[in-house]
This record gives sequence, C-alpha cells and structure tokens, in this order.
Amino acid sequence: MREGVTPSDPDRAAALDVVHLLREVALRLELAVGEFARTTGLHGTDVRALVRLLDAERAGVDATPGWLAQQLGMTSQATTAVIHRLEAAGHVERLRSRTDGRSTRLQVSDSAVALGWQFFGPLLDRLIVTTQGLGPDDQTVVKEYLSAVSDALG
Amino acid sequence: MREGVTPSDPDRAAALDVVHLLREVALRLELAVGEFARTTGLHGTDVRALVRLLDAERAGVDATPGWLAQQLGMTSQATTAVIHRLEAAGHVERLRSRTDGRSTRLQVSDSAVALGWQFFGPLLDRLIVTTQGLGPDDQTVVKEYLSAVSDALG
DNA sequence: CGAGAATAGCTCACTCAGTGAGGTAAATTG
DNA sequence: CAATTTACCTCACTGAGTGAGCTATTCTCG
Repeated sequence: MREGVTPSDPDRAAALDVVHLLREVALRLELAVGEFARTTGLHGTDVRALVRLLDAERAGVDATPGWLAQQLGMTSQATTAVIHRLEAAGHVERLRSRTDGRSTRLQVSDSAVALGWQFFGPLLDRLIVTTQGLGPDDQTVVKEYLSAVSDALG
Repeated sequence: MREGVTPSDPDRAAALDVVHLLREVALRLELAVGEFARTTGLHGTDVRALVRLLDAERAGVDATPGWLAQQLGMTSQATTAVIHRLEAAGHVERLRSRTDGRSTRLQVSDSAVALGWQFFGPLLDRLIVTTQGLGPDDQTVVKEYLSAVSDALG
C-alpha cells in the first residue's frame, strides 16, 4: 500500500480517522442532494442553489445572483441559468433591489420551502435526533470543532 | 421570516445549529474540490472519482467501474467517460480483473497521488491540526458523533 | 457637477459532461 | 449448454456551464 506519507504517527493517524469521517459525511450529504435532485427533476446545482437561498433567508441575508454565484463557485452566467430554471419551476422569484438599480433580490417561493421540507425534513430530523443524543457539553465540543474545521477550510 | 417549522424548541434549535455547521463544512469541502478541479484542469466529478479511488486503495478495496459509478451516484456510461478522462490524463490505469473476465480493476497512478497531496496536503494538515487540538476524549466524542451522522445519512 | 471606471447582471455561441438506447463478452443458472 | 444476468462499453443526443462581450446602474474624483 502507498502509506509512506507520514510513516507512523499514531496521534496523526487518529486525527486522520476523524478527518476521513468528516469527508464521508460530506460525501453522503452530497449524495442525498443528488437523490433529491433526481426525484424532483431538478439538477444537483439547482438543489444546492435552493439550499443556499434558503440558508440566506434564514440568516436574513439578501440573496442576489452575484452572491449566489460565489456560494456555488460558478460563473455569473451559469448562475443566471440556474435562476432561470428555478424561476421557471416556480421555486424562486426575481425582485428588483430597492437600494441598487443594477441588482436583483432573489426570493424563495413557499412551494420550494415545502418541497425542501418534504425531502430533507426526515433526514434533518434524523440528524437532529443524532445530535440531541449528545450531552450538552459534548454538543458544545462538536460545535466548536466544526466551527474550527469550517474556518480551516475557508 | 419563515420560521414556523418547529416554533420554539430551544433543544432542537441548538441541535439545528450543529447540523447547519455540518452542512457548512460539507459545502466548503465541496468548494475546495471545485477549486482543485479548476487548478488542475480536471472536472469536479473527476476529482471526486480520484478521491474515491484513493480511498478505496487506502481501504484495500478493489475499485471497479461499477463500484465507482455507485460511489459517484452516476450512470455506468458517465463513469466510463470519467475513467477515460482520468486514463488520458495518466491518473488511473485499467487492469483486467483476474477473477472476473468481465470486470476491470482501477489502479491510481503515483502521479495522481502526488497531485492530490500537492493540493489537499496543506488543507489536510490544517484539518489534522484542528482535530489534534481536541483532547483525546473530545476526539472520541467527535468521532462517534460523525459515525452516527454518517449512519443516519446512509 | 460630469467623464471615466467599476460593478451587477444578462445574452449569445459553443463545448463537452452526463443520459438513454443498445451492444458485446464473460459469468451464472436451471 | 441454452437462457439469463452481470460488467462494461459505444453511439447519438441533450443541456449545463464557459468565454466573449453587451447594457444599465453606481461609484470615483478632478
């Protein structure tokens, strides 16, 4: 096998295990998104866009095409297309920004919210139950760890 | 705002925070993969395939096109194309399976391993350092939590 | 203020990743 | 040992994402 990277540091090996688990979780979330996309006739990118838009709404952030493009790591043109598709499917609305005449504000429709909940609701519930299975202290540990990981990736 | 889902259960809200962090981490990992893809001229799918192939090698699992298709949540034809691209780029080799004449064994090249390390190495190091920042007990907590999450998603 | 630069978003033409249909060869089954 | 299943592949096509380049609005600063 091709192990040779860091020969044998048990400390590091243990940490690597955790990191691999992290990747495994990320992979499975991605696959769930893909499955949702398939069952709804949307595309993976569309679903990810929808998720980010819902996140923005929850966080009270104004979502614009430019912001979305950045979130998705895609060009603005591709994002325009995504928005067109979501708009055609009735999942999102374009509203003119009041403060900037060039900009567009994106508003997620109720139908999209309902659709998301229908699919991700059960999954989310399972995750929440799993999380609640931790004691309050452990929950804090996990939370701080994930925050640190998020920063390390940013 | 559209909060109304579960009006006000502080317990659940706290757990939701953790779940959202989990998603944030998954998103950032995905963006990192995209960035790697862009810098190497590969495509997102190709990179994900490469990562899975490396995982398989590390785990000692024989990787076949069919297995890879399942891992990527794609059709076998698309996977054939991915393998072709990776083969053309010299990142993967096709070897006939000895036990099954229909099957192909996929072998990742050393160049691909090196390429992966060049990009993901520093990122991985940061994650490992972050993980090692946890005490041994906390590390176990996180590990078990992530395992449980992985199961909940499977 | 008003010319020039920067920014937000868009259309158009094109490429190529992924799908559906369908094919071949090897393994399994009755 | 025919019939079926499995593993992978080719071909033709669709459409998601990109690069080039446009318009409209806002910012900058003499």
